[in-house]
Amino acid sequence: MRIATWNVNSVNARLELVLAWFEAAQPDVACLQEIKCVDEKFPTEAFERLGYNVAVHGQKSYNGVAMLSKTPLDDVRRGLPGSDNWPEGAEDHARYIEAVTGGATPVRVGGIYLPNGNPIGTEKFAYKLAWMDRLRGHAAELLKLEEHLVLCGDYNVIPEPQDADKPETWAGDALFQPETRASFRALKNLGLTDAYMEVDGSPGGYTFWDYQAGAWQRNHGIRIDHLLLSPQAADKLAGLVIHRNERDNEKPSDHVPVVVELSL
DNA sequence: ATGCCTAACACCGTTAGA
Repeated sequence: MRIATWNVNSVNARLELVLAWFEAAQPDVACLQEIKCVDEKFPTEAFERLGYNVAVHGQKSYNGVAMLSKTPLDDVRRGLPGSDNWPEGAEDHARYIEAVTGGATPVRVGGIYLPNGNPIGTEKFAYKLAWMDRLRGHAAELLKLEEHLVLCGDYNVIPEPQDADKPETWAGDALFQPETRASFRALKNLGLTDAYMEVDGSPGGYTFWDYQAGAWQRNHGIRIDHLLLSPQAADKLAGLVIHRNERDNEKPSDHVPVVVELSL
């Protein structure tokens, strides 16, 4: 079973490119981030024509996540727990979607679009860290189920210096702060395996290149799209591919798809 | 040099991304 994650930076701005990738790569399950549309504007029918079941957690203009699967999506959750007692009017961002899928070989998949958090020292950075706390709490609950679990998406975390081409340029960035990295380590230390580190682990496995300053041409990339596996899923890990050629397309997303293969 | 691109929304600029 192939499970993919891809921050598409607007699904409608590059729909043909996204659909072409699905036809070629044929993921069984895929999590999309930054769809940048409300549920009604998501191109559900186009994915259904390719044989996918569709679940969407959209938002106007920004954020928004979706899950696509060749098998039905059950037990769908939209949003993380923890916004119930927020002040009146405070609205949660559309950044998390979860479902059980896979048919006869069920797997629980969470699709994550973790807040960017820049600039540091502002409420945006506090929101990022609070969101990471909520994610860790939810992950701890999910791990108790002892299922095949994949928590994948755009984590907006550079875990280690080797995950950036020029780590010194990220020193003041929310993606590479000590608190950010410590929170990501705490998440993994619940018992989750970083699939890339398990199957490869070499420097240079970047998943994002900025649009600016020729970052792609100079390979000034960072590894921020991650697939974390429960012990049950990690036992079935068979491979991982970063589809970096997608960054070479006309009008590409600034992120590329990452696909994990599980022997399920 | 706190920008360099890109997208959404609405307006001919602002906000956000990372």
